[in-house]
Amino acid sequence: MNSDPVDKLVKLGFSEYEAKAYVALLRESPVTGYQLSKQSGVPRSMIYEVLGKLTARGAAMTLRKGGATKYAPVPAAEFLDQLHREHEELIFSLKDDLAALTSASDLEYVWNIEGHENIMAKAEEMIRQAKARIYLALLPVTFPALQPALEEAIRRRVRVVVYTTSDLDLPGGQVVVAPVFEDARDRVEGLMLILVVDREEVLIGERLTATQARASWTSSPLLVFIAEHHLRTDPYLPQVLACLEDRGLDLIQEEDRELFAHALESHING
Amino acid sequence: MNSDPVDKLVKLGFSEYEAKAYVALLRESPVTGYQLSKQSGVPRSMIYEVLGKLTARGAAMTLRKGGATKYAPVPAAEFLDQLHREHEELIFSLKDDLAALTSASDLEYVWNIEGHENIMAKAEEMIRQAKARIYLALLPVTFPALQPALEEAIRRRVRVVVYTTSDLDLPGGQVVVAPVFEDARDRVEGLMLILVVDREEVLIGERLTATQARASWTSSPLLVFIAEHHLRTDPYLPQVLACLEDRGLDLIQEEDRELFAHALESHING
DNA sequence: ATATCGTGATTATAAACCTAACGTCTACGT
DNA sequence: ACGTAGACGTTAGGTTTATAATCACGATAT
Repeated sequence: MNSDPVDKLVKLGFSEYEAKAYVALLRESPVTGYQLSKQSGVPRSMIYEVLGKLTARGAAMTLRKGGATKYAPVPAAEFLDQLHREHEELIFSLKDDLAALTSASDLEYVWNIEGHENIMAKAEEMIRQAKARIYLALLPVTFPALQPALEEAIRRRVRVVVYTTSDLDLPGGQVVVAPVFEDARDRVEGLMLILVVDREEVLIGERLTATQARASWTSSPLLVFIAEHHLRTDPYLPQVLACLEDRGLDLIQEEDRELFAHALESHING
Repeated sequence: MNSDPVDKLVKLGFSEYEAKAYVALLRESPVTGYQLSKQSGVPRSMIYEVLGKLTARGAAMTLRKGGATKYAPVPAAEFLDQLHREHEELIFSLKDDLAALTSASDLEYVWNIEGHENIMAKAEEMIRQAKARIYLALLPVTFPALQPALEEAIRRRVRVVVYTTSDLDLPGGQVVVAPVFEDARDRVEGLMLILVVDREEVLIGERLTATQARASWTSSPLLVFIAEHHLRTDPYLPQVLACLEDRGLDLIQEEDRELFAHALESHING
């Protein structure tokens, strides 16, 4: 995550040369174009064009001193603040513009979300919007990414229940630890994630590790109900079957025995 | 300022097609690629690539319904929040990175800043950083851009004095109204701006209207002193000369008479 | 003379953009 | 049954633009 500052500058819209030049300028200034081209690795023939763009953007300043022109960076904090402010303004005005356009899209569908980042972002957003209840099933590795949002939700008095496979630290929330059955683990490739918010929407993520991570989101009432129901009942299954004792086998139809095998087994072993 | 939302999206890093497609998606969804290409003006041959990028970025979602694939946008507010959060993170982590690199640049120079926006941004930044005193000379048209920052400074108990040519509304600040002499107006092309902050730094902007607006910034003590002195004494000049009365003409050397002509005249006329 | 300094011209490459044509389906009217 | 048309998706060509990579030419200065 914490890569070269040059990369980050490129993400902010700089060209690679511009980024290199700016970083080099921060390292040492004031310098002439020639000096900078050496220290930054930007070809001499490009450095003036690049410096021109930097000054035009407000990232650098020029200084004429005895015939020669020297350059210095605008202090990083100052420039970044400026960038940030511009970006904020853009976002805000866009929000207004786009809010006017948006027509209520039909939510009674199942939508697909692609990309690990987008899925986690959606999950975070859902948690952030939660008003009353959150049911969340995930593997412990996925937990840290959502922990801050969950803690914030708890502070808002949202009831949070997390189902996972080993104990997690979530004060104020309820953590239910239950093993994942082998067949489920086999059937689900990669990490999984089930998130039910306010009995209104559900996010089901699969293959979270793979590069082409995929998730489904819906506010379809039935699917939401099913997902929530599954989360809340599944951990009890072994105990319920225990109560049934031997009668359990009679109640369960032949073809479904296999399905319950693991639960029964864990009862026997436990 | 308030242009096409598509332009703003482009500024946020979208391609033009991506922006058009997203806006069109907000207008109506869910739609197939074909429909969207018509409504958005994006060529059919590009629409799927574009939609792919949008979904990869978390701006759109796919829906499979009866063989056909349909698309819908991630709600604007949600997506923009997400973008904003990412941008903030980038900025913050960059600030840390770059702060570590920055070597104190020599400030005893006069630096040049280009571009109207950059100059105004620098002025705003200076005002924002001001701790004790602000002396500012400008024409009334330039005032609104800086007004919020100035008011904020006044709230911080910074002493603010504005020199201009017609009365301005700046409660808590001191506004000195004085005419600009004709020769000064002739000599200065376009708008001008002089800003002295905390007796430490000064910004002198010229040709603010021209496309190649230019400004000088320095913390050189002498220049700062001169600029501040000029601002504070200039408005008194007519009155001072009035006190001198006729002796004024004797005191002033032949070659300088022209320089004071206007002041003397305004004294005579007033 | 050699390191420093500034500029111009040239080419390569990839991304974005644009246009045209080619396919499959399905529906509808004759 | 047949042809047409429109929805739908794909393929292949092309231009333009921004960035990157190189070479080459002049000038100044110690």
